[in-house]
Amino acid sequence: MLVRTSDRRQPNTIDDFGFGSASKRAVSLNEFTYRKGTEIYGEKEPAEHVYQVKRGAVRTYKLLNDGRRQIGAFHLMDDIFGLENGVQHRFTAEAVVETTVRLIKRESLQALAEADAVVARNLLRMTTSNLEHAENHMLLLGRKTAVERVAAFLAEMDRRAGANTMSLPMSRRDIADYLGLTIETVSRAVSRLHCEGVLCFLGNTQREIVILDRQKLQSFDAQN
Amino acid sequence: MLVRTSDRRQPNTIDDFGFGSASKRAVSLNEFTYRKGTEIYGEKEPAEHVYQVKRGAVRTYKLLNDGRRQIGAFHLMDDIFGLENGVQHRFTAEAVVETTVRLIKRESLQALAEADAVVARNLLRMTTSNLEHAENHMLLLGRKTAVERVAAFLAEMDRRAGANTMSLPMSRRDIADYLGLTIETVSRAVSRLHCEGVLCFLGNTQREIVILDRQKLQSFDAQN
DNA sequence: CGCCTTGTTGAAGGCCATCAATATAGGTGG
DNA sequence: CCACCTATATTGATGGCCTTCAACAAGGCG
Repeated sequence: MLVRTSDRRQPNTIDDFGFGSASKRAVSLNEFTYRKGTEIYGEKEPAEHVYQVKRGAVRTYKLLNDGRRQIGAFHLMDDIFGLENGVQHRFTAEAVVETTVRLIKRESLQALAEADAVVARNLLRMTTSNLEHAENHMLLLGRKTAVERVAAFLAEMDRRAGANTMSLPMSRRDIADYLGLTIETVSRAVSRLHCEGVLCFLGNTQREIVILDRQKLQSFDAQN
Repeated sequence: MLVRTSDRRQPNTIDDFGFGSASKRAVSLNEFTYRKGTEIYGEKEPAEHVYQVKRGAVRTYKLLNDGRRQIGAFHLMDDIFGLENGVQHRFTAEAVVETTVRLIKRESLQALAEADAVVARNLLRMTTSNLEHAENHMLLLGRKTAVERVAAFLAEMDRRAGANTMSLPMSRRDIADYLGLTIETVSRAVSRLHCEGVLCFLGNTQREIVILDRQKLQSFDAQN
């Protein structure tokens, strides 16, 4: 219930990137690169674009008036985010690490969907996919214990990593705010899973993780 | 963390309604009435219909293997639920009280959306509306205190009731499972709001509630 | 009226948050 | 490349909010 002031909602706009306006476009015309921790768009801002992660990771979150934060989702490579139907964003989006995104104008997408039923169906499918994730996350936040949440999180990341080892781009604070916990509780849960032989770390890092026993990891979650 | 066995997932099918097959249809051909506590559809069941509440109230929820329940939403009059994009339901739906619903065949709706862009857009709008609710609920479940949750719940119900008094169709257990709390904590929070002069009860009932001070109620929540 | 379900209130306990100290990692400049 | 510094992560001690357990009260329905 702590009020966090610094490092929250830093007013980074396009002008804060540190290089000139002309050099802001990366490879392609509709691509853009955000530095670590910078805001991509803010809650309640007009939703002019839809985004796809080309490289890096994005967190989308809501804040309470006293600074409590709930991260709704992490968006990794190829994920689409900022897909609002209304005119304004319902989350704030920030780059977790240096992140390159592809941009699509919302209204052009909407026009395309109006004309093409396939596009419309894909739009609906993506929205439904977001909904499904939110529904599962409600169950996690409302009814799961700390270890279950962390196990579910690691399983989710492991699934999306594909490879045998995963490199988490987000900090413990991000994980905590995603799981509705504190950083200490997350740390303890990870340590517990480490002791139980579920996972180990690569080298001296805490973000490079290898899942040693996926079945055991799953047993720490309480899936239906 | 209690395992609830009875009154959960009771195997009520169409045949358990207590009256004959011929009398099951109510007013119209595509309407159906469910008695209090009966299942409308189960999680993982094929999604053959979309539903609209004509009268009554519906809860949609997920269960963990040990019986912990998370209600994702309550559906009141005119609300549409069971709107899945995939082939199977992601929640179980039950009638909170005696409830009449209108039925629409999913595939016919899908065909309609394929042909008519307006229908497609409405489908997307409704799905987005569900998503928005889920997103707000994640913030509640992840970061709000007990009193804040109950205040937010009462505000939500008050908003949808329209009238000055509201009659909650759901039990304290339902409310608790919606808010990620226990019935005792819900009861205490309501009592607290009662003592603080935010609300009062009508007659000797606990479900007929009058909000006396909406501004004060809002101050107990911690909205952005 | 009596039974059973639902809701309230109190007491005690547990899980997670908070506070605090230390350790480790990552970045910067010498 | 190492020393230094800061941000991040781990671990321990303590506390508080909510849960659990328990008893009682109230309401609903036969």
